[in-house]
Amino acid sequence: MLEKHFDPKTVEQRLYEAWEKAGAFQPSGKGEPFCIVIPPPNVTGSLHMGHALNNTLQDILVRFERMRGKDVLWQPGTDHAGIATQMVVERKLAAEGKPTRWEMGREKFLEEVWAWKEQSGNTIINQLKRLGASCDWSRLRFTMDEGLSRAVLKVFVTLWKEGLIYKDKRLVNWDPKLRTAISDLEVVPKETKGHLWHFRYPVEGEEGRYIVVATTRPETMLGDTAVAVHPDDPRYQDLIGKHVILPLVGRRIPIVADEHADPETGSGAVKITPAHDFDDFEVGKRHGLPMISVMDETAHMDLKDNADFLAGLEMTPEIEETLSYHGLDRFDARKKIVERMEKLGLLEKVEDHVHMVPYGDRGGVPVEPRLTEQWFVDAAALAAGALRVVERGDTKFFPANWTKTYFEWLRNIQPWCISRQLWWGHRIPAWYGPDGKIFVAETEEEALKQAKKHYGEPVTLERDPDVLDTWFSSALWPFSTLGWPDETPELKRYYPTSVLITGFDIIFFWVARMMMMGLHFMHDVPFHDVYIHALVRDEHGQKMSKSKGNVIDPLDLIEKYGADALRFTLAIMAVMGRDIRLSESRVEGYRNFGTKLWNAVRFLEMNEIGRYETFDPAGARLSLNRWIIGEAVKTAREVTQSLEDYRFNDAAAAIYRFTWDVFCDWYLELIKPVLREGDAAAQEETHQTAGWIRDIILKLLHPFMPFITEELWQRTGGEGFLMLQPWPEVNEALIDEAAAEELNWVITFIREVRSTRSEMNVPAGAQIPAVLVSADEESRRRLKEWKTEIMRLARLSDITLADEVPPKAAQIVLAEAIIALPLEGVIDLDAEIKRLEKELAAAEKEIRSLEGRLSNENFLTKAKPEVVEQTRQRLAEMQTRREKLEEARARLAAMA
RNA sequence: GGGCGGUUAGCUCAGCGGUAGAGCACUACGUUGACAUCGUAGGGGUCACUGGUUCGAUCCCAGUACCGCCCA
Repeated sequence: MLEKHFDPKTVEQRLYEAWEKAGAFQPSGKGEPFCIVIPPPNVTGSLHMGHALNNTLQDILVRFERMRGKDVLWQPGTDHAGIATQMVVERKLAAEGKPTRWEMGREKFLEEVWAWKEQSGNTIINQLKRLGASCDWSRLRFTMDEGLSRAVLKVFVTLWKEGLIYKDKRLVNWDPKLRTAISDLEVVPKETKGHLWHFRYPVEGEEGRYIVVATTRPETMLGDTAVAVHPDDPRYQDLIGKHVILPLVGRRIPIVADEHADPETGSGAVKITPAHDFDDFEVGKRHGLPMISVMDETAHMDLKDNADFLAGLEMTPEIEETLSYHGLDRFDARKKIVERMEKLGLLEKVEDHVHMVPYGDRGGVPVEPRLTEQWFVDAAALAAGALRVVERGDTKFFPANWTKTYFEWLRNIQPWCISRQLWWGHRIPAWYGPDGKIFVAETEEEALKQAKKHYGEPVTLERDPDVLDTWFSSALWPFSTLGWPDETPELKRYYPTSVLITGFDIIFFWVARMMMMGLHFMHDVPFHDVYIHALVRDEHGQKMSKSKGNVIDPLDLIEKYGADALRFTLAIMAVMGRDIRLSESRVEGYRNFGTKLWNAVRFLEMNEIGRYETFDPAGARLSLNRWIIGEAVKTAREVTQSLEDYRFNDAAAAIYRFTWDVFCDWYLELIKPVLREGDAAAQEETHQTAGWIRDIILKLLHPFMPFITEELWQRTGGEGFLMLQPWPEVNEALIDEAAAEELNWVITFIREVRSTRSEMNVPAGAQIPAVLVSADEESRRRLKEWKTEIMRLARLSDITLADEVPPKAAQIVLAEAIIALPLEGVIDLDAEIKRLEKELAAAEKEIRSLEGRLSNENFLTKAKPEVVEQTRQRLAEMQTRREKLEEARARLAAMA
C-alpha cells in the first residue's frame, strides 16, 4: 500500500542508481539515432539555475525520444574553463597561504590545478544526477582528456597549415589583473561616471597657440604620437602638417588630418595613442605613426628603460619628472598627470562624463588595449560556411529570431584571438627556433624534425608558453567527444547531432564557433536544431547574481520539493523566447501536483486496479471509459506534438490538465459508484481502463517527472523500467465524440447544480432533490444512465422527471431541459430571481453580439462559412437558453 | 545609434482573428472512505496607449510611452 505522500528523498537516489546500473542511459543501438551533446559545465563549477533549466530540457527530450524507440545518446562532459578554474585555484592557494603561481612555477601550479580538478570535478556531475539527467556517464569526457587534446592539436596544426591560424602583433584586450589577452567577447562594457579632461598641447613654433584635446584617460597621453583633426574642419586647416610638443614628455608629434576626429565633439581635435586605443591604432596605421606602449602587463607605467618611449627624447627636468611615474598604477599616474597639467596651466577644463569602460568579465578590472603578439583564427574565412548553412536551413534556430543575432555577429566577425597568457589549458603547439622561426606541429619530435630540415642541423626549440582560449576546444565538442580525429562508430552514427540546447549568452562564444569548426572538419553541420532557452531570473525579473543575493540554488529546491517538482516547474515555464521568473510557490504547486498523482494511483491500488496486458481500449463499451480513453489519446497527441516542436510549456500543461482536471477531478469521481456497485462486466472494464489510463499518464509524464513516475510504475508492479517503456501511441480512432458529448452533459449537470446550491447557500452537507423538467429522449436516457453518479457528486437525494417545474424551485437551464431544485423553505425568491436575471443578462449580451454579426451582410459573405454556421448554431442555443431563463424567472415572479 | 523582446487578474505567466485562461494569493463552505501537499463554489481583467487593416482586433500592421536584453 502506498503511503499518503511521495517522499523524494528516499526514492530519487535509489532509482537513479538502479537506472544507471542497468545501463538504461546508454544507447540501445537500435532505431533512429538521436544525439545531444551536453553544453559542458565548468569542471570545478557547481549547479546553478541555468544548468538546471538547460539540463532539464535536454533530459526531457532525451527521455521522450528514448521511449519513442530511438537510439539515444546524451553525451556528457565537462570543460576545463581556463581562466575561471585557474583563478579559483590561485585564490585557494592564497587562502591557504601557499606560494603564488609565479613563485611555484608552471609545473607545480598545474599539479595543483589537476589536484583541484580531481577533488571537485565530480561535484557538478553528481548534481546533474540529482536532477535526474540521463546522460551516458560511461562516455563522460573532459576537454583536457587525451583524446580531446589530440583533437585540439590536430585542428590547430591543420588550420595553421591552411593559413587560417596566424600570429600577429596587434592591439588586443588585455586583462591586467590576470595578465592575459582576452577575446573581444570576454569584455563587458560598463557605464561609468568619469571625467573628460581638456588638455592644451602647445603648437610648435607658434608661441601661445594651443590645440585642445579631450581625453577620459590622461595617463595614456605619455604614449601620444599625434593629434588628429578632421580634414574638413575649418578651424584647423592651417595646422594640418604642423606639430605640437607633447607636454610632460617634450616629444614633437604631428597634427594629422583624419576622419576619425569628429568636429562635432569637444574641440574637434583628438589625441592619438595608437598603442592604447583601438581607434587610435587604426589612425596610427593609416598615418604610419609610432606605437608607444607606456604600460606594462599589470597596467603600471612603464617608462624607464622603455626604448620606444625614450626614443628621440632629450633628458630635461620635465622628462625626468615624468620618468618618476615609472611603476605607478595607471590610476595613480592619471592623478599625477592631471595635477601637473593643471599646474602648468595646460588643463583647460574638466567635465563630468559618463562613458563605457571595458571590463574583463573574469578579472573584473578595466581591460587595457595592449600591443602584443598573439595567435589569431581567421574567423571571417570560417564564418562564410557557418552563415550559409543557416541561411539554407540545414540548421534551424528555435525560436527563429535568434537567427538574426547569429547572422549579425558572423557578418561583422573579427579575428579571434585564441592565445591566453595562462597556464591551465591546451598549450599552443608551436615551437621557436633560435632566430624566432615558428614550427607548428602536433608533437615536439615533429617540430624538431621540421627545424632540423629548416636549419640543416639539430637545434633546440622553445615551446610557446601560452595556452588556447577555452572556447577553442569547446568549439570541437560535437565531434571531439564522439572520438574525432579517430573515425569511431559513434562519430559515424551520431554526427551531426540532433539538437543543441543552450542559452542565448553563448551563441557567439560557442554555437557559432562549433558551427565553423564542425563544417570545416566534419564537412557537415554539428546539429540540425538549436534550441535557445531563456534566462532564469528571480521572481521579480532580476538576474540572479551573488552580489544581489537573490540566487536560488536548485539543490535547495530539490531538497525541499524534490527534483520532479523543480523540473516540472522549469518545463512548464519554458516558453520559447521569454525569460523565466522563478518563484518558489510555483515549485510548491507542482510538488502538490505530484502528490495528487500519487494519491490517484493510491486510489487505484486500493481498488485493486492492476495492469492488464490484454486490454484493448477499442473494445471498451461504457461511455465513461470510451470518453477517458479518447481524452487520453488527445493528450498524448498534444504532448507528443508539443515536444516535437520544443514547446515544453504546452506539453507540460497538457499532461497537467489531463491528470488533475480530467482524470482526478472527473473520471475517478465518476467511477467510484461503478467500482462499488457496478455489475461485474462494468467493473472489469473500468478496472482495465483505469489501469491503462494510469499507465498513459505515467508514461507521458515520465520525461518531466522521472522519479515519481518510475516509482509509481514499480510500486504498481510494472515490469522493467518505466523509462524504457514505449511511448503511448496516438490512435485517433479511439476518440469517441459522442461519448465526449455525453460526459460533457453529465459534468455540466453536476457543475450547474453545485454552483446553484452554493449561491443559494444550501449547506454543503445537505442532500436535496432535483427534478429534470421537459427533458427530451436523449436527456432522459442519459439521466437514467448517470443518475447515481450525478446524485453523488451533486449531493442530491433524488432526481425525478416531470413536465412542470415545481413551485418555489431554483431553476437551471441545461440545453433543452430545466433542472429544478425545489427549495421550499430554503430558497430566497428574490435572490433566485436576481441570479436568473444575471444569467439572462449574460445570455442577452451574447445574443446581441451574435445577432449583430449575423445581420451584417459583410460577415455573411466574407467570413468563413463554417464560422457563420457556428455563429448561427450558437445563437439558436442562446435563444433557447434565454427563453428558458425568462420562463423560469416568470414562474418565480408569479410566486413572489 | 542599430537590433531583439516585453507591457493580459493582486503576484508570476500562458493564450488567441469571433465565448479571456493557469498557478499562487484572496473569500465562503467542507474530516463526501485517494489526496487538507485536498475538495466545492466564488470575487477579480477597457488584454499599456493612439491610429490603421479587417465583416470582426487583446491577437495582424504602424506609431507612442514605459521596461528589459544584445551589439556599436
